[in-house]
Amino acid sequence: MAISSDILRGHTDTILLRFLLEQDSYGYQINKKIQTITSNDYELKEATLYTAFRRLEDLGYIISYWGDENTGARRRYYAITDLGKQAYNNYLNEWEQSKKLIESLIRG
Amino acid sequence: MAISSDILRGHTDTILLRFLLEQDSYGYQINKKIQTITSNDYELKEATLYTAFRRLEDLGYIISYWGDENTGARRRYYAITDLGKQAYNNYLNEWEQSKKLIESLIRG
DNA sequence: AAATATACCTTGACAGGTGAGGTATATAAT
DNA sequence: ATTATATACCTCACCTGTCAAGGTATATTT
Repeated sequence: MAISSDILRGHTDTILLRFLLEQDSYGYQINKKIQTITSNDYELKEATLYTAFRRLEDLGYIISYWGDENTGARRRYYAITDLGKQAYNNYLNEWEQSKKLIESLIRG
Repeated sequence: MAISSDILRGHTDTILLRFLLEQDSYGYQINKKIQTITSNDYELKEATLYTAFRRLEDLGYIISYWGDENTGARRRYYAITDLGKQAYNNYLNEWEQSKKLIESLIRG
């Protein structure tokens, strides 16, 4: 079953930060990982992906730098900041809270 | 902690249908119930509430009728349809799916 | 030469949420 | 009497995240 983007909305930033917590990475790679993990059930649309990176950088949660590939397409790498790590933890807490809230509201 | 509306977005319709599944009701009452259940942690903004009712009615998930109060403010009551009941069950299934999906994506 | 994969980007439109404003009736407080 | 509060509904303009559609560029495979 396809899951509506309205339900996933609000988790994009958390998802991206989670991958950057493991290691610096770039858009295309993160999206591939998402597809692998979800058995191709889910992917971020490119426009969503790149606007999310901009947003996170504007918020100071990540920084970006160009990779030094000497072959193939250029890659813009992202790294999570300390502020980004704090934000990630806050997002996780918020998720735990909202799960309970939603559960309490959608069942009779 | 306040929960971002982006995380709750997508559950509004499910929440409203859940209350109408119990009994016919009207906007103000449902919102009061939400506040009670959540210990005033959460409420639907009026604009959100009433646009959601319109949407649900357009989708054929609910129907509306005016109450016959002979005192106090008028009330527009809503009743869930068979289609609405099906939609509610689909929303619940979708939620179960998306919970797993989100969990798998936000934790390393 | 054409197709595919990698890798990035921007623009315009859309949908749901919301602040701010409005209308109306009834009761409680000053 | 007047004001405040509670009940109960509604609409408009704006904001934000998503996304379809388009574009650019390099490298490999057919």
